[in-house]
Amino acid sequence: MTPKSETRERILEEAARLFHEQGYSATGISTILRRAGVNSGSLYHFFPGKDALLIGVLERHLGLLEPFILLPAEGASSDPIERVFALLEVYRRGLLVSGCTRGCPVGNLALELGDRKPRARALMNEYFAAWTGRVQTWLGAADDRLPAQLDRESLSRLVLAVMEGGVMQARAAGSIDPFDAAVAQLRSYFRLLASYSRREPAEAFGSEEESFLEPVEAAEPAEAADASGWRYW
Amino acid sequence: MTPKSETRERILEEAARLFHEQGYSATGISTILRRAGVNSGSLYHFFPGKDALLIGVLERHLGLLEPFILLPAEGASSDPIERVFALLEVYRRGLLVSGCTRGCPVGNLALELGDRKPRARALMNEYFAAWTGRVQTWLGAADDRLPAQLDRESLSRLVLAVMEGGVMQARAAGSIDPFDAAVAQLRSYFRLLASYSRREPAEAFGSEEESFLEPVEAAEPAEAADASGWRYW
DNA sequence: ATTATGATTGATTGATCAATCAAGCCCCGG
DNA sequence: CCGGGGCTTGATTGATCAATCAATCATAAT
Repeated sequence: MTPKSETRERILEEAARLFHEQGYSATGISTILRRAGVNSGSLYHFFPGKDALLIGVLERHLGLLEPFILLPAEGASSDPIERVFALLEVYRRGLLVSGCTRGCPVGNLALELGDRKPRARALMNEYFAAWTGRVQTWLGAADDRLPAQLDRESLSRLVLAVMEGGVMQARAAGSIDPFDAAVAQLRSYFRLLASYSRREPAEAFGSEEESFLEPVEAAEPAEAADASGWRYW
Repeated sequence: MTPKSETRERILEEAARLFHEQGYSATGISTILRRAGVNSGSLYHFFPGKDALLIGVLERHLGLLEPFILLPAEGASSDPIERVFALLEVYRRGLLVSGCTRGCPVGNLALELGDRKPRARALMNEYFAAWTGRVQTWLGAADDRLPAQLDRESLSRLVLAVMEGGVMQARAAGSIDPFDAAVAQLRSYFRLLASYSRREPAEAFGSEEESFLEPVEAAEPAEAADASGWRYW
């Protein structure tokens, strides 16, 4: 896992920082070159084009997920559920140190690029899968405090949604408060799950023991009042 | 609220669509002009520059929030909590009809632009505040099924986080599944809140009646193992 | 009919964009 | 000592970018 080239690493580092700060499209190659102290020929020696640079940046994020995100969260506590919240705390830190301007670097790119770069989307999906996969591992280690019939994968997706959605709101608000609010509600949910798992199923909710996590019939939303043929999506 | 100019409206509509599909930076003025069938002079007659166009698009989204998002959700059910999930269903629909490529148009811009356009950020914050504000209204109308001490604003922030975070994951995965998973967990949370509110506080959780929504001491995440001076954020 | 105002036309500007490439440099093997 | 491949240099390309503006058109008020 030794770095392939010092120059290559510096390019990736600066590109990652700029993509994170300004987005992919808004970042010019020339800016990356200036900040990295490199000439254009060197960059194109390592990366055939801007797309390939994006792929490299995403691969770097994937490689840094473990040492910079997951391991710190794991080191913060031996309690598996506290690790989930320590993970959220990592992103909270990132928001605070940047004055609520920088959130999850992969999340930014995910929304900006959509499916216009298939290879990039696959990597971002891989990143999220690794993220939620680890959360699932932790949830599995907290068996005693979670209902047996709870779907861990779904819950891990909720945790990630809370993180990404909380980061987005904090950035829009210029305040950490919406992030904290969402996390506090997630904490409340975990508490309720724990107290539910502690009860005897038979006495907990009468005849609806399992119903609390069954999917619900999707309600059909009414059409927009304006019928002039507008499509919003 | 009559449209100021037909040309202006067409520009805004196409700009909104393109910003949604490709993002702000990746969308060129010339593309907007071509798609709207308008010459550059006309665009610059109504909007001093691309920034002003962005503001116009965001104001348009703010104006469409009520008729195209909130009212349909309200029309789907008279039950206030079902309205919350009908609201999420609106975005689910948007994901499905676009093949999981298009989510919340404001959310996209929020992460792409960050705080580099203060006026735009203020509008996006206003949009989110209107969105969560309406959810709070619904939650207030469901008093009987929610614990009295529950913070409605926090819960509304969670609902928005689930939507935005679910949309992001669905787009990255190219599948609706992560969105549905996060929403299913939110449903489970609401069910647990309802059953909690039905119990006598004294017998519900022993001596920790209110503790389930108190904020928790933030855990200190361990520093990254690599001590070579790297800053991830 | 005259004038004023708002809206539209579309060629054009200079700046910036991603990307190219011939030339040279450095270091190591032979 | 030579040769060659990995890496760097940096001027340069054509394309595209946001933005400009003098001229023209449409409409309505006077």
